[in-house]
Amino acid sequence: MVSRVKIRELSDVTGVTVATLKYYLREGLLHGGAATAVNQADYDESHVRRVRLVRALLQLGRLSIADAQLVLAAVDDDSIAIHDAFAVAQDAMVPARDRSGPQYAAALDEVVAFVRRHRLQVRPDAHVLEMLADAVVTMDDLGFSDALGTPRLASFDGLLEMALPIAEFEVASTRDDITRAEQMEYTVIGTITFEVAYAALRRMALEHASAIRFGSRRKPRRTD
Amino acid sequence: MVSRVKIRELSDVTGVTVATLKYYLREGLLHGGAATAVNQADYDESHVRRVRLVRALLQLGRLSIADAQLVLAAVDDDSIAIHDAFAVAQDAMVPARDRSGPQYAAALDEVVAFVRRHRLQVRPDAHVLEMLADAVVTMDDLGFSDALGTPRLASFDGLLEMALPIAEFEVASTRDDITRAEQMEYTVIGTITFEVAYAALRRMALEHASAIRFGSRRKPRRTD
DNA sequence: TGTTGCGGATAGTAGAACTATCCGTCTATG
DNA sequence: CATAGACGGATAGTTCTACTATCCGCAACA
Repeated sequence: MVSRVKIRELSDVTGVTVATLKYYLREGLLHGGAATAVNQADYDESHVRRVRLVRALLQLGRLSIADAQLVLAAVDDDSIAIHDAFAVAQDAMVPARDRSGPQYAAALDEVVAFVRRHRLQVRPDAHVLEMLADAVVTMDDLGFSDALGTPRLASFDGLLEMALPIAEFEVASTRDDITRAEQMEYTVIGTITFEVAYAALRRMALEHASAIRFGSRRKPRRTD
Repeated sequence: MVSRVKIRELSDVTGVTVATLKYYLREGLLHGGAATAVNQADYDESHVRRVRLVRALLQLGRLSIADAQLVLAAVDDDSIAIHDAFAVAQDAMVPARDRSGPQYAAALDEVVAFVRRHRLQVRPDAHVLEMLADAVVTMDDLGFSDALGTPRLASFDGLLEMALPIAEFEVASTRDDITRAEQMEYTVIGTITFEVAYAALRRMALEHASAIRFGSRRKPRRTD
């Protein structure tokens, strides 16, 4: 059953104002409805789903409109092989910033060496390399360099070893009874939501460890 | 040797424009220099370090100026115990967003149950709970709910078990031969930089797994 | 002694993400 | 079949954030 609704109801269902939906339409983040007259169009579940995806990209993933456009273009373009579309989406999810300076170049070299050492199949121009280099530069700047281990970035060896089987499982669980676009959508959603979830788990673990290490005097038992 | 420099040199060293440094001074993100006359002041390494910390919060951590103020206030306020300051900083690092709606409340309940199940010492009002709930809501919205396991969020059990010893190690490696402010600084930097680094490692692992699963036709061997 | 830079205050700007208004059309209700 | 209210599309305006520029009186240095 295809729900043929007007923009107002799309707004009600998704919780996004009509004005904003129109804005998304203008920006090409959302495909138009099926026109029934010169100024009438019907929206269906595909629109509801897309609006939710857009919101996930913008709010949870904290992407800019421009980057969301890139991701969605890759999702939608059937002429792009799924692995390449995945790459485009991944790249768009790394925020741009100034990366000039020799310090940054050195960090990037270390990251590339790390990737080579682990024989990872990561594109040499993947933005994720810059992302890791950003973190390394900041650690260096602020005196965390010894936390990186010897050789440099060795501290990440174990974490990568943990991440690999999880990633393999995640990728392997990609269903192949769904369309390419759906696969892409799942991949994008998975990347974003799990990233946030993992970061949250890590922070919870940190707070827990901090509570134990530094003692929590919260909720002191009543002396009665 | 204390380097007594004017704002221009602070700008040169940090790569942040004078105008922006003045802005940070106004906003209280950066403490003023030692006044030597009515319109003269000297800056030292403490300023260099603070500027780098601010930039790390804003660019790598993607905090707003307002949230950076909260974090830095917690770092600077010696009257706050280190564990409580850590909590403030952690909370400020979760971006604000609209979290009304029953769907969100349900997700939050599940997160709280998860925390209780694992007997985590996490404040009941910690923002990180909302962060995880955000991810859960988005997963539900977009059909990832079965990826959460049974009981709900069970898929995260293993990850949390991995994260706990790492967090314990990280917290345990806090040096106690440095000042409280320095400890706080390290904690904040560590939270941000490692979070970015872990996310990057995860994405690399994903790209690697994707390359293997979906085959990479990049750089096809020459037939010669 | 004058040019250059400084600190502090105030005002202005660019970009991002919406938000509001208008207008001609359609359509549901009575 | 008249008409009030949505609708789609276009355009202009708003809000917020993170800067950026200008001005001013004073200090330092040549």
